Amino acid sequence: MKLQFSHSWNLTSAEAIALQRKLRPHLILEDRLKPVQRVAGVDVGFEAGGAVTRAAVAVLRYPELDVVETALAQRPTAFPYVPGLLSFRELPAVLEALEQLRESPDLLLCDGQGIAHPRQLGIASHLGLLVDIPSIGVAKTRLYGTHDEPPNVRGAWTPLWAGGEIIGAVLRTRPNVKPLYISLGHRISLDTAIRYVMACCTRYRLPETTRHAHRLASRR
DNA sequence: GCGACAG
DNA sequence: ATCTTGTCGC
Repeated sequence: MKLQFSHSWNLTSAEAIALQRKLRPHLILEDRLKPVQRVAGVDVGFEAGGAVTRAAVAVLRYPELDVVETALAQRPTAFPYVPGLLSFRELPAVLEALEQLRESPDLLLCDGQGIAHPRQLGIASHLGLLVDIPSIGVAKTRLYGTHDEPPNVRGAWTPLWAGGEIIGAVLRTRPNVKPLYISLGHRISLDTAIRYVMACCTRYRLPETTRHAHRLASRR
C-alpha cells in the first residue's frame, strides 16, 4: 500500500508537541468507513535495551478473522519514549511495515491510545491521519482520563472522561480480564469502534493475534 | 511543588 | 516496554 502524507521525524519534543497540535484539527471523529473486509492489528514495541523499534501488522479478513497477510519492520530507535509522544518513536517502523502490504486494510486497530491523550493525538489517531484509514486506539493501560471500573461482563464498558467529555471507553472484552482502553483514532465513531473491537475479540484476541504475527515475522 | 505517565 | 513474587481459577 502507499502512504498518504508524511512529515519529518527528526524533531525535538517541543516540535513534536507543536505538530500534534497542528494535526489534531484534521481528525474526523465520525463514521467514514468503506465496507470493512480487511482489519489490521498494529503492534508496536521495542527490543530489550531499547535500541531497536519494531512494528508488526497482521491483516485479518473481516468478519472471518483469518490472517491473510503479516508484515514486520525494525528500525534503530531514533526518538526516546516520552509519555504523550509515543508515535514519534514507533510510527516510522509502523509505516515501513504497512508499506509492505499488498493491499490496504479498511480499518486499523492500533496498540496504544487514539484521542484519549493529553493533546488528543495518540499513536492511533496520528497513524490514521497519515495513512488516511479509519483507526481505533486499543491500549492495555490508561494514559489520560478518568473512569469507573466496568462490570465484569463481556461487552460491558464505562466512559473514559476528560474535561467533561467522553474521550473513549474502558471495555471488558472478557470477564475476569483487565479491560482495554478504546479511543477513537480517525474516521470512526465510538459506538462503531466498540462494535469492531468486540467483533475482533470474539474468536481471537487481537493483541494475541498481532503478537503471533510478530513472532512469525521475526523468524525470517 | 508533587504525582502521573500509551509502549 | 521489562523484571519478579505470590495468588487464584480452571
